[in-house]
Amino acid sequence: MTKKEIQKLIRTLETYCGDKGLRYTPPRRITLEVIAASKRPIGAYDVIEEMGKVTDKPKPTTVYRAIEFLQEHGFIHKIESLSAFVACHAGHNHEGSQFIVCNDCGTVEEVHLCHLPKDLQKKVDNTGFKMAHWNTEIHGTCQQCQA
Amino acid sequence: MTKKEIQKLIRTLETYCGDKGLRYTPPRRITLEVIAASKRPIGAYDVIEEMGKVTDKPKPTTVYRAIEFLQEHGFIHKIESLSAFVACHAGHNHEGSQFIVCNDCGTVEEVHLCHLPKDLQKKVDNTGFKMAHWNTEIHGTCQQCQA
DNA sequence: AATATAATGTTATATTGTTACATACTCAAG
DNA sequence: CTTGAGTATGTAACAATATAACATTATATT
Repeated sequence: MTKKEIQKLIRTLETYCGDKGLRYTPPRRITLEVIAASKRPIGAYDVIEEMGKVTDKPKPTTVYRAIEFLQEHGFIHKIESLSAFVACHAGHNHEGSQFIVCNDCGTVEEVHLCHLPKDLQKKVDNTGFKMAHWNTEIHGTCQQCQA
Repeated sequence: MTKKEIQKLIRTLETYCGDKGLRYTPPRRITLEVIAASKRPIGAYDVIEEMGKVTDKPKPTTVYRAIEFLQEHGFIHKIESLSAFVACHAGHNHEGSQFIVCNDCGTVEEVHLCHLPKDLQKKVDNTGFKMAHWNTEIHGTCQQCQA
């Protein structure tokens, strides 16, 4: 994300917290800034390192709590297969996430379909399952890395 | 899986290794047995514990190597969001996996679509991405646990 | 037997994530 | 203005997951 986009995202967080009666605090703000500024998915301990450059180096707990908060409220997503985090690019809360991950360079593209593909939806419906959220991660080699 | 199904799966592994010039070894066999026998996804360290009941308790490396082998050859899958493993239920190698995971009881159902849903396929094609594999994990509450 | 390859054994360590309990901040009711 | 409830952070210890590095053993082929 560009610096401008990050600033906008941070303002969105501030507004969101105000509206919901949640607190807009330094750990939450800085964690989001760091994740949004990263070109690739960033691990929690790398967030700690980055945060250490602008404040006292935080304890894991601090960052994990901020991450949990930001995830719950849709500002970031976890790429499970990498144990790493990216800023949400969709601009609104959604129950499904989809990522295309290059195994070579590690870059990730968020796809963002609004609905679970219907073959899967059918299966979910048939079994009486009540879906909370879903995630798809597609691995392979991006165009650049094939050259 | 039932004991019979496990036995059959183990024979499949043995045959597969024979055909491919790979080795059918105790760590590989026992790791697959343990994972297949588990009602739910089982973590690597629980595999170590279980394996310890039938042989000398193995080191993590031993089990992680067996897991890697079994994954590469399609006998097991990792549920990334749980850091845990399940036996493949599809009976053949496939590039995509889909799981429906109950957040309450932890049971997992493997869906097994043969193809990436077309909205995603389209996106992949458009970006010139060369897909290696893909994985979908659907979380929520199963019918039983809703009662 | 000599060699190459595949696989395991062993030790140590790196990485990721959580628990438990104390302290501080914010807001609203008395 | 203060007390109480709820929200959030600070701190220390630790648990869970995963990998690296190097030695040894097994298997098949020549």
